[in-house]
Amino acid sequence: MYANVIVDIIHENVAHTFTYSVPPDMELSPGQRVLVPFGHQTKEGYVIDLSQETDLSEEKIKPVKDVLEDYPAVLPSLMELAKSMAQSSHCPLAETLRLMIPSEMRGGRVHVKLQTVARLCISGADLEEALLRQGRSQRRRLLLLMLSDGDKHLVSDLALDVRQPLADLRKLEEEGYISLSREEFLRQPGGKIDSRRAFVPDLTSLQQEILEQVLPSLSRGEGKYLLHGVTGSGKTEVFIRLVQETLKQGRGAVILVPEIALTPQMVDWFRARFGECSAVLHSRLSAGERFDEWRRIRRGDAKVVIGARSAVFAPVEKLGLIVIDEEHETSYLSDRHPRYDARDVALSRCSREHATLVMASATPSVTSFYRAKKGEYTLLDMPERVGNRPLPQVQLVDMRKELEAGNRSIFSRALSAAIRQTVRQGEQVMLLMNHRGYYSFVSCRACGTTVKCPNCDVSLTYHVGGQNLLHCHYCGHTEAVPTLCPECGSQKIRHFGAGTQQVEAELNRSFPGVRVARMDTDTTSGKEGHAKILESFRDGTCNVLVGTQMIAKGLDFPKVTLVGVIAADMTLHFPDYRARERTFQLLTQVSGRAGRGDKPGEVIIQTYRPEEPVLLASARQDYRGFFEEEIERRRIALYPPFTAMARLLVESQDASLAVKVIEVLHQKVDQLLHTHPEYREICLLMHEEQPTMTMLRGKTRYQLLFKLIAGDVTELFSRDLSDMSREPYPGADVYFEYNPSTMM
DNA sequence: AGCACGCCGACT
DNA sequence: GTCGGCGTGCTC
Repeated sequence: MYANVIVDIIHENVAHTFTYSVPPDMELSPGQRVLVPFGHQTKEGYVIDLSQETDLSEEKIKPVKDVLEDYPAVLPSLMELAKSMAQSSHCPLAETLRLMIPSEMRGGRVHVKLQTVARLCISGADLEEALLRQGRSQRRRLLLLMLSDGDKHLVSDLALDVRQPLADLRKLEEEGYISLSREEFLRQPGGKIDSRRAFVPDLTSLQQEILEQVLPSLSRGEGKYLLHGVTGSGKTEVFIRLVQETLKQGRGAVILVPEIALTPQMVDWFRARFGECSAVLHSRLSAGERFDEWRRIRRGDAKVVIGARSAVFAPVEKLGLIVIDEEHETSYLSDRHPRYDARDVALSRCSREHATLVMASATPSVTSFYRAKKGEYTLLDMPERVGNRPLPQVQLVDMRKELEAGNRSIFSRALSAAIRQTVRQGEQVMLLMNHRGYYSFVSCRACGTTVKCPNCDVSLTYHVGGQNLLHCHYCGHTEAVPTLCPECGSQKIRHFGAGTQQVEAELNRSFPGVRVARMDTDTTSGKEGHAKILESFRDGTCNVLVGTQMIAKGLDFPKVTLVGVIAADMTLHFPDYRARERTFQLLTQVSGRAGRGDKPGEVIIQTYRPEEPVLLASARQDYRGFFEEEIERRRIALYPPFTAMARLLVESQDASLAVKVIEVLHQKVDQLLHTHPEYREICLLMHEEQPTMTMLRGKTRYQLLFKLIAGDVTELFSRDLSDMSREPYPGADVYFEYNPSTMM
């Protein structure tokens, strides 16, 4: 018997199976992990398949050394998923297989721990008698009492209250009162389950209606849904009922949420509803905890998995449902190799495994909503809040008028007045200030115009401290900063310079009595920084919180009744084709932060561009209006979902080397387009002259950006670009990215 | 990825 | 004459 094995090394040269003989006393099945001799060393590998014969000469073949687990770590369905992901993202199979198991399982860093467990064997009157019979031993009486709930207890836990309990426990065992055993004990992150939180709300008629629409397809094992529900519409309760139904059918469910949403409260609450059969997977678990949760899922003990992006690979055997909450979040895109989009993976997994997919958001991504409108997903609408709670009042403030009226402050008169009043009433304020640091953009304070790239429909970027030039991050177009506004002729055209520090300083200057907490990447160095700042705001030490978009997500402060966005223009003019989409999402999100208690909230958005349709739509909380406008712009400018974006990225410590490499790549691309005329049909190279240089983490970066139109050869072309990126470029790193999450 | 094999420069 | 640089190629 032979086993075909993928060795756990990520390199093109060894990205094929190696054949090993299976010792007669060894039983293997596909998906199992093994130790195999490889060259002069021993490596871990994955059994792909088994066969009776081989073309290889007998003397070349070595036997499998050992099995790492006596069960397949990679389920057959996930094996197929790994294969298809490796193929579509042009990477070695070993790389996608690594996604299917917790990283700490590799290299034997965690192992199954056997621990001594004690459990009471008697009850009632026998226990009473046993307690009496312990005579002078307080310790044994205490131990019996601690075990009196009849549950299994770790001896190491008992040792917290009774020093050195083992001798006494042995004695109790001899007497037949308790049993001691060595067991594989699985830690439960978050401790005991608090069932008091298991409040089950009645469904509204709207929730009921949605459920009735989805349930039939759930039992048929099909259906892809996009649930568009405003914040507070009660989506979560719908998910829970769907999960309950999935469990009733004897199948399992995966609920994906953004990492930031996996707060302890959220986790506790979920576990209160699903108890022991739920498992949680997120980055803050310890290696041991993650491994244990994974094994509880793998063994089928846990059938409901709630987790971040990578939980889409949870080893749920009979999958019935995947839910993706906050579907629009960029955290569903993996930023490390292998890059994947958890939404696409979920879609593919659901199709293969006959499960239902439900994606949900108050602000669906433009791409998903477009697909839903085309009929690829079924659209579900939840337009009202539970209990008819009002949406917050959103006001757009025209900053051009402030300037006309002689107000040169960061704060408009409306926002100043609102801050004063809110603080006076003992309530809290959140102020949002997005600033990118080294990059800025140029806009006119008189009319709000920004200078845009003539080719790419994105704002031009101004490099703070550089020459007085504007660059396009997409195509490399460069021009001088105009001295007069091209739109209205005003001289008041300059770059946006304010950051969170300035906001903080001006708050302290203009509002005596205000206590400001500031949260951005500068003040949150270290893990503690985050929590400390938020705590000072939560406990009321500070009454104004200033921050970048990191304060917009997932935070819930009931005393906040005013949210101010200092300059919506910041996000709006960010050099990315998704800038408007991000703005709409951000503004909707922050609006939801105001007035979460019983008082309605107030939102003030400052802008030099109040006539911008995105801002108007977001003030009206009108997603459809935003979508219709945006999809037309994408159609005209040929951006996703009408094309796919791709880029070749060069990164190097050596700036002059980076230029050389990007020039070489550019030539190679031109050559490729020359030798393959069919590629020219589907490839729009967004490159004009010299690409724009950017800096990231002290490295110089250049990129070539492509828009790819779906066609017969699109896959081949992106394969060629990917191969190009894998050639050696000494001193520089070259990456190929398909649908990158950021263009910076 | 590792590690051995292999062919050219400066050292006791 | 040898020690050692890392280029090329292989691992079932």
